[in-house]
Amino acid sequence: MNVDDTQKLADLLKALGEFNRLSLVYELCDAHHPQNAMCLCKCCEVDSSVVSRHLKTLLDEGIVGVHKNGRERAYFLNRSLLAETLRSFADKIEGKEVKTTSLMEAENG
Amino acid sequence: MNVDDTQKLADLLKALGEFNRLSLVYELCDAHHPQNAMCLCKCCEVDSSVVSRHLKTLLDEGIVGVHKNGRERAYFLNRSLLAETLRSFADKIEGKEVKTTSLMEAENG
DNA sequence: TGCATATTTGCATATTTGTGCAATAATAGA
DNA sequence: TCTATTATTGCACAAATATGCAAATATGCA
Repeated sequence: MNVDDTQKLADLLKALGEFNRLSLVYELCDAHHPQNAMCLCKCCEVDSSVVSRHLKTLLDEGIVGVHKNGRERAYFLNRSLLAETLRSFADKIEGKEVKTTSLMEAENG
Repeated sequence: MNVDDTQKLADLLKALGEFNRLSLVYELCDAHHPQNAMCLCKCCEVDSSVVSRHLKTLLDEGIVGVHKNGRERAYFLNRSLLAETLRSFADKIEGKEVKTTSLMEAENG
């Protein structure tokens, strides 16, 4: 595994590996619509500024996306990206070859 | 999601979310046999004491297991446990019901 | 314009974390 | 027993991180 890819995955897992951030992810996971930060504050017993910072961390990692709507910002989970990343990792762990780009598909027959 | 389960998953992801530890996991992933700590040192540019501590972190989270053999300790990856945990998380993210115990299987039909 | 709401940012701080070095422990082999 | 090898632990330290409060910013609404 490439050093850059390892660092990138480590950063993603680190972003997920904190209780309040993971709680936010679960909250967005159960939500059927994008949620604003005030709403998301309810699932964490921390200051709204802390939630804001955690959401920024998740945003920087591409774990969540955001729709700006007036003074509110509605966050949503990047479900497929996150799920695919985790499954690729799981596949690698179990020794299955992981394709990282469509160009590599030919190599795996 | 239960608070304890959230904390537990967060701890696991945090353990994986550090560059050198993830490098160790990849090293064990590619290995076909358990590896001792000295051998694993080669994939990280840090002191062997640091590798020892990282391996302990991975051990505490159940990510790796160890066979004690004389003065050596051979570490191996708990592939199925890790892969299943990641896939369950991926399933939850994509809205698929996750079974956490075999007793719950009946509920999902 | 003035006020309320939503969110972010600056600052301070306590805690956690990753790290290296040296010492220690455990064990194999001469 | 003595020595070499493998691994862990104690200690110190710098850097990163999570947090709360207060201030600032952005926007909607009267």
